[in-house]
Amino acid sequence: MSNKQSPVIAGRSGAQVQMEDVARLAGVSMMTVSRAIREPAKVAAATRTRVEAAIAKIGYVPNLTAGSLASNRSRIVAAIVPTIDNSIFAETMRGLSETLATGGYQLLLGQTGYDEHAEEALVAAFLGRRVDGMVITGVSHSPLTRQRLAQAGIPVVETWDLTNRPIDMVVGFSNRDAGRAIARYLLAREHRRIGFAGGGDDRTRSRLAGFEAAIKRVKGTHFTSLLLPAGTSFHGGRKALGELLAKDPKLQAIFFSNDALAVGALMECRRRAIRVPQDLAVAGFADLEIAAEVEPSLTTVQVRSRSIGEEAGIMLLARLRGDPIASPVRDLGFVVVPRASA
Amino acid sequence: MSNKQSPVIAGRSGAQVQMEDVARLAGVSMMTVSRAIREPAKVAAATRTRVEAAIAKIGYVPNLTAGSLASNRSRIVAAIVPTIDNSIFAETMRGLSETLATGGYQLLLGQTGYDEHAEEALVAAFLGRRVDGMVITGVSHSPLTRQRLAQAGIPVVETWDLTNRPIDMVVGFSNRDAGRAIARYLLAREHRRIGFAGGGDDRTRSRLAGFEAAIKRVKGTHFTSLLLPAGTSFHGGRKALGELLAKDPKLQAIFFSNDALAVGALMECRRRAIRVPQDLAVAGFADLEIAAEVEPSLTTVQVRSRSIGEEAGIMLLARLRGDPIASPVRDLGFVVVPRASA
DNA sequence: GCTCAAACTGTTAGCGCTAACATCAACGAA
DNA sequence: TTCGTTGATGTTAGCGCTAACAGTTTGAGC
Repeated sequence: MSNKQSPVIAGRSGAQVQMEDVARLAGVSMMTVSRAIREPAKVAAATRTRVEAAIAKIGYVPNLTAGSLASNRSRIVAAIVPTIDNSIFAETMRGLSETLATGGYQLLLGQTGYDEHAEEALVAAFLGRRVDGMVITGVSHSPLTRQRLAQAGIPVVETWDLTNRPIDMVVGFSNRDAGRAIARYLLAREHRRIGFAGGGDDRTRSRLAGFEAAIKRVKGTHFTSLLLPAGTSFHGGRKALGELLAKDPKLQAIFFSNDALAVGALMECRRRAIRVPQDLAVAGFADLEIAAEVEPSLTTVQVRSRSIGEEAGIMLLARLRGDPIASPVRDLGFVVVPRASA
Repeated sequence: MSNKQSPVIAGRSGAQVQMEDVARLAGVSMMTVSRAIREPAKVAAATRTRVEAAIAKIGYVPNLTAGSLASNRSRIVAAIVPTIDNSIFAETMRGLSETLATGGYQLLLGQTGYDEHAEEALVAAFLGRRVDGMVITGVSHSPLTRQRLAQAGIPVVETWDLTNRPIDMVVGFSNRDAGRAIARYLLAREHRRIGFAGGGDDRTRSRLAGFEAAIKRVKGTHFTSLLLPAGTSFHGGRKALGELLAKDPKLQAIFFSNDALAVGALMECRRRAIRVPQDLAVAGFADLEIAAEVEPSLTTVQVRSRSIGEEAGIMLLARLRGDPIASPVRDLGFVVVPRASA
């Protein structure tokens, strides 16, 4: 039972083992210990062995805070996403975190809950920690956020969308084009009464814009749309289906701006005995794992969630090494995946 | 176009604005600036206003790394989870992160991918950052990890399970009891040929142990089980259904150790025209949002994912303030939720 | 006016580490 | 031999902030 320990709550050093103790034990200077830890190749093998033995013996854990202050490098990259709940961003973060790890960087993750004010606060907090780089979702940010990031003097990657004027770099795909592509897919299948439902973030709005424009360009089409709160999921998809059908009972096809909504709608169709795709075609977005597994399987737009994170990591690492970046704008594209539901 | 900026890659100070600049501009000492930022109540209103104006004017961002080193408090709490992909842990992290935020703490998140070695590395890295507290998933850790955490002198909360001998504190529920409870539920519905499928982490094994014991205690039962790789999801659930039915074609009920597996299995049942629950009862674990939305809705064991995070945060904050903790072991329980699938 | 405490602000001395430069030995080339 | 060069290690001087304590001012109480 070790819960009687009384943790150091605050205040000056709790007599932790420090680098000097290691140095004394190994009979070298602190600098040699520091090098043995960070750049082993620069220390003679025999010395290194002694230092390592000393570290192991007294259980030394380097204080990275002190190291960061002295070297002005934190070896931390921060990322800001709307949410990681059941979400596409979780995969991006996984790709990012694993890529960063190969370069010795750690990921500090912040969630905004789709709140612009929270984003601002997170950016400030992360810059205060002097992170070495930053990854942020979307290309639409408050002027203050843009300014702070641009002035921070660190590499910044925007993700999950594209722009010609990134703060620094951007990795993603055109949400507008993706919306247009799925619209054309549905139009090509002779659907004319088409609906849209999606959460209210910027990327969704871009998809909607592309989708709506492509549909309205065709004569004889009828378009219905429904904007939901950002972050809406399965249950919201079921409700959205009902509301869209109330608006237009003759709808032939619906595009949901994420797969969770679409799957929720599929479940609701089942309850209402609406046959998919015969009575109603349903399409989603993102190609979550469940899209392929649900019955009927979900037609959706596949985006490379994980690759976005990996690419962001690769670009950051290159910049942190001082290597040149081929292009600050990296388009990873998307693919319409035809399945059973539309 | 601002991507021509050349970020400070490393090296000594890049002439960033610092506290001294603020102090000079406001006509006070650095200490007063420091207090105006951290403990505004201790500074006269007029002074505070001048300091705030100065901060805003020159865009000062406090260097929290330097602050941490000087104060020996990082205001960071680290959490280690197996993964946040489509997962129950995402909610726990959300609850934790929001609770910590109320106390001015930030969350540093690490993922092990169900790898014990990764856990060890993360613990070492986080301790090196001198985090003020740590939250870790499960109660089963390598001896080295336990030792390091116990010696770190910081509050530690283990989660998602229970033990009488926590490293420091623990918040969760008994996985063993949960397994037993769902077994009794299925037995009470007259199922006698019962299967189990789940990923290979420790908490799943506890559920399996409780489940299997409860079933084998009843005469005339037949038990079949299948251990999957940890982290298996929808598609794994579909395959698991096939494998279990191959082992025992007469299975009457299956308990999956997480809802994603169970939902995958439901989809596979649909393809195979197996009626649920008439031909086969299916139960899941965790009560993810989709469990209630899927058709048929999924009988499952509800656990308070979000509360686990919140409670962990509350306990940590209390300890960090120096307040006493009522009990180092907090049992949040679970509830079997009867729905259509079993 | 005097005392004393409360409220506010300033001074000093680091926190634990690393960049930059300095030193020194060993060695091969000229 | 002499020199430069390389590799290994040490010395110095902070990084930007805050704890702890030391003033200083203010005003209430008598």
